Amino acid sequence: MQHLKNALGSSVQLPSAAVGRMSLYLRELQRLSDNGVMSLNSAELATLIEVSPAVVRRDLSTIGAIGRRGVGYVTADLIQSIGAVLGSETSWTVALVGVGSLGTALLRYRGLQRQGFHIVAAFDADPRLVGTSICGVPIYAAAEMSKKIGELKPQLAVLAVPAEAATAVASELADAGITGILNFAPATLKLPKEMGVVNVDLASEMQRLAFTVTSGITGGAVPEAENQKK
Amino acid sequence: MQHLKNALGSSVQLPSAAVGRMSLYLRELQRLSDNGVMSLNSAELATLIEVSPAVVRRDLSTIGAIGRRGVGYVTADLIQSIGAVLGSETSWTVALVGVGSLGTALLRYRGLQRQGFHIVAAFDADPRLVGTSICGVPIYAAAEMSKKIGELKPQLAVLAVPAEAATAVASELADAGITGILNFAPATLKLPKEMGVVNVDLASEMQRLAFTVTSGITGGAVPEAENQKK
DNA sequence: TAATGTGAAACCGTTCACAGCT
DNA sequence: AGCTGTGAACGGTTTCACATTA
Repeated sequence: MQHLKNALGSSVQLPSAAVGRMSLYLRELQRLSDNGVMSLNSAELATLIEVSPAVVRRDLSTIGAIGRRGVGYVTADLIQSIGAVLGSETSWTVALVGVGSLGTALLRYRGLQRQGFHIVAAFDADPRLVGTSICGVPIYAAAEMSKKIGELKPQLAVLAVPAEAATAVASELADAGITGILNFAPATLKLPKEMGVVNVDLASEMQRLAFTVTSGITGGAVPEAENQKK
Repeated sequence: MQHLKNALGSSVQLPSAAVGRMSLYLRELQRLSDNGVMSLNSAELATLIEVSPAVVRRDLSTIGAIGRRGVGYVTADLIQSIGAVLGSETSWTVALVGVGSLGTALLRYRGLQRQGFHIVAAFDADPRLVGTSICGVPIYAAAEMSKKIGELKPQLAVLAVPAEAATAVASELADAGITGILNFAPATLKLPKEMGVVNVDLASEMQRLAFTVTSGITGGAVPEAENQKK
């Protein structure tokens, strides 16, 4: 559960599960918008991300999105509202640490840019990489990290270093003024509690999949028959 | 919430949030084990993954792990029990589709292998890649996918293709007999409901981080003062 | 004595069902 | 006539608190 201010500035709650769904709504809405879809209703949006219409309505009403009864929601308005909540309006600057295979893949991935996340610098300990650049992002020496971060002032960092190095690098990032870390290293970072952390562990996700498959439970969604009056 | 059989074969429930924690317990326990730690208590394990001791006890007791009152848990036993639940004992075979930057990074990543996931084949549409191999994994033509999967019978697949191709490839994987997909494409797969799917969307995770940072809520964990009697 | 294992309560998110708008 | 917005019921997860056991 997390907080956010609504349009009136009063504080409301957004369930953290809902935050995840917001990204999915936004992704689908952007696609629909590109295809010229001007509006849609909760049932249609629900189908696209495989949740129930009630979840969609609850989510959208929580963030103060305004639909029209009897009609549905205006695509552009939703993109606007959800984008505001997720900070897609802010232009985030990001530092990437660890230019291995994964770091390289992230530097090459255009999807981050598209959502407003701009990687402005990369860091690696390998001297052969230092001085080169990938997709326009310069790679600096690990030793220069604090200094460069002080200069460029990126708000966020992506951590793609080996597990052994993760904790130390994370502390350094925190000291350098980074406010949030997307952590791909299979390690639990020990950080000041005001820092934001999101962990993505590939082996864990694979284990989650294995469990899903073994337990035979079909991630199958969409219960609800949506009420039909009388 | 998902099912699992306990040692006695009776069906019990494992909260899906707990599945995620199991991976983390396992990761930390393996590290401790490598360092010669033979046993630990719930409070210690709790600190390592930043949850409360009560959560640890509840989780472990749910999967039937056995601790000793007044002492704690035996590291090796826990690794065994958790591994059994997550399917780490099974040797999973995996197909990877899409050998772009991300696909390559996944082929190079040793962490999957270490947890029992063996990538046995990779597929890509680019003819320049076909016939080559990465870290010992042969790359086949996309057109051969169904045939090769029929031969090698991998249980799981990792999907690292562009969003536009994702749905079609996923259907083909389902038809070819794959039972679960780890999906990195930013698209909602439309699949038969008996198939397992776990989605990892890098842009979404970044948005989640941005939200965490903006909302000012400090992922800060560990409430609980753990009871002190009287 | 020290830490587990676990009913029971508290909490939180989802689902239901329908009143209220357009 | 149709779909949103939302109070209220529900169900699942976490937390509490303590009896239990080595």
